[in-house]
Amino acid sequence: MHTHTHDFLTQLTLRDDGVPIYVQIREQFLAAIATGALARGSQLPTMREVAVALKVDLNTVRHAYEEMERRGAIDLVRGRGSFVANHPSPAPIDADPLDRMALAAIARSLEAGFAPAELAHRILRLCKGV
Amino acid sequence: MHTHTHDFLTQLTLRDDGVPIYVQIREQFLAAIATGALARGSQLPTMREVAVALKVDLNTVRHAYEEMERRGAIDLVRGRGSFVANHPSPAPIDADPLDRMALAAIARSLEAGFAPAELAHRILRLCKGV
DNA sequence: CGCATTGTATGAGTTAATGCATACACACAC
DNA sequence: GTGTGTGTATGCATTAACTCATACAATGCG
Repeated sequence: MHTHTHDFLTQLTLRDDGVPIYVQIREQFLAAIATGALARGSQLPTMREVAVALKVDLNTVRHAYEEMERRGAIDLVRGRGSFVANHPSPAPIDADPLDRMALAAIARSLEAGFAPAELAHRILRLCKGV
Repeated sequence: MHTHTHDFLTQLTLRDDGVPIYVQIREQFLAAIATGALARGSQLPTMREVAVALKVDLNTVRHAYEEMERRGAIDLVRGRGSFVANHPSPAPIDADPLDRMALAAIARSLEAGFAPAELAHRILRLCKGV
């Protein structure tokens, strides 16, 4: 039994904007992993926990987890649980101008004391705000 | 016939990340409207133009346009075209410093010819230590 | 009027997303 | 071994997303 139901679990939310549920779950976890909110090697909340918390189907959560595993972001271990992969960051890219712009934004974000992932989500949210 | 096929048209892009096409189109237009890249009252590219440019169905584009109209962001006029609504700016958001930073990033993105949503995803991807 | 442009609409068909229920397989603790 | 927790898997049903094709309706221009 868990002593401290994942605090991350309580932060998960679902928008009603047409984006598939599994995509929303995937993005939120990837963002948390990127910012270190979910440390490498640490255990993710159980698929069932997420399913219950968000009141969605177990298979929907599994869909999100599977995609994250395919990307190498997490490891799924039958009978034990899901864990953030501890592979050294394998994504050293910045040739693309968009990537450079993204890195600049990340830098500005960190300077100002904000999590880059938060900024990214604001951008997405503002785009959709009419 | 158009003399200057919408430059905005050439900036439209589609990701392959599970987000419905109509949502991606919607987001990119709303962002452009929010930042003023598409001025109030100005004409949007034709549904057919967008459909051809992105190689998607006319009905898919229409889905996106319909949602934008329902939100009051644009006006659809049969036989004439689609136009950015000139209602007083319906998106008065920028109190939060993070929002301001996000809007600045959106503006830079559009200037450079990139979809803000794309930028947001790059940010997430680059942060992601995997 | 005749015609091109543009938004509107419909129907058939395919694929994906989601939910619900029911299991099975593996790990670990007791 | 037993039991519980966890990931894995299947089948069925429903709804949404998307494509393709074909049209209709309104506008505006010559």
